[in-house]
Amino acid sequence: MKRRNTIQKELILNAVKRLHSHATAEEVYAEIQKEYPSIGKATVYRNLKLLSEDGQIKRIEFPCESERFDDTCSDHYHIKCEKCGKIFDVDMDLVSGLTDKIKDKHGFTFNSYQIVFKGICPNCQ
Amino acid sequence: MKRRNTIQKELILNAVKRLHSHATAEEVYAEIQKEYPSIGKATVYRNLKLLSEDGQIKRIEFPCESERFDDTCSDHYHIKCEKCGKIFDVDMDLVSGLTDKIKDKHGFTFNSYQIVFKGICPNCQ
DNA sequence: CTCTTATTGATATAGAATATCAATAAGGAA
DNA sequence: TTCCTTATTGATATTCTATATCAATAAGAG
Repeated sequence: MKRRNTIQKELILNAVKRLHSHATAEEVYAEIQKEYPSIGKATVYRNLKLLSEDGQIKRIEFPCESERFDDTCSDHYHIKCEKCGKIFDVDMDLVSGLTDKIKDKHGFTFNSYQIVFKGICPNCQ
Repeated sequence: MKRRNTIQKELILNAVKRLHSHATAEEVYAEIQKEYPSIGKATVYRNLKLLSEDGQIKRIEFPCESERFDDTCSDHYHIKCEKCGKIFDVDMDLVSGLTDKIKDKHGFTFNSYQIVFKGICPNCQ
């Protein structure tokens, strides 16, 4: 199944970049509707999935949250403000060696891990 | 709003303990229906929430997953098998000092963090 | 330009969790 | 024990996110 370039895919990628960070599918949909009202919601969901599979955007899965999509594809942590609900990037080195620590103790093959921080952001304090 | 003890709440707490770990609300509901078929789904969801608020069980939030409820209330990490989807406890010391590391760099007040590991469990390899 | 088929978009569907609300029952007071 | 207030229950409806369906459209290779 060869990928095809479409106007819709282009618009969606641009919208994720323009919204810059952590946009939900619904937010991306609303953003695109301004300039291209005929776009379908399913198309947005579909392409966000495809784009993240192709590594053009990063899918961020938060517990008890809608999926979010980030134009920054490099690994970094996130923190969620428990008051306003917004997601922020965390400026911090990645914790290394975490998976090594537990590799031996279990028969598991470790692939990845994710850290989610919670707190109160400056604006909400 | 004073809490009342009900048969349903008792059954739900017992079911979480019997299922031992990481049961979803639907699983708890199915389990209780065996002995108490008249219980309502909303009652299960409601009480799982109440019980976790009261600290009698622990609510585990996984990305892109239903909520799960654990009878082990102490802090520990979890790993999800990407093949069978099951959740396992991780036998590993808690990572300390994580929030301290980033406290200074941001105006944030850090409250908590959660680490979710992903891998392939022994059975699925 | 033609043809194959990936993609679109309207709609339906699935699934988790909460909201609504009359009926029930817990448990404090008499 | 009995009465009364009101928290709780359970059936149902609703919300919300995300995916599935499918005829119509359009990308892009030949």
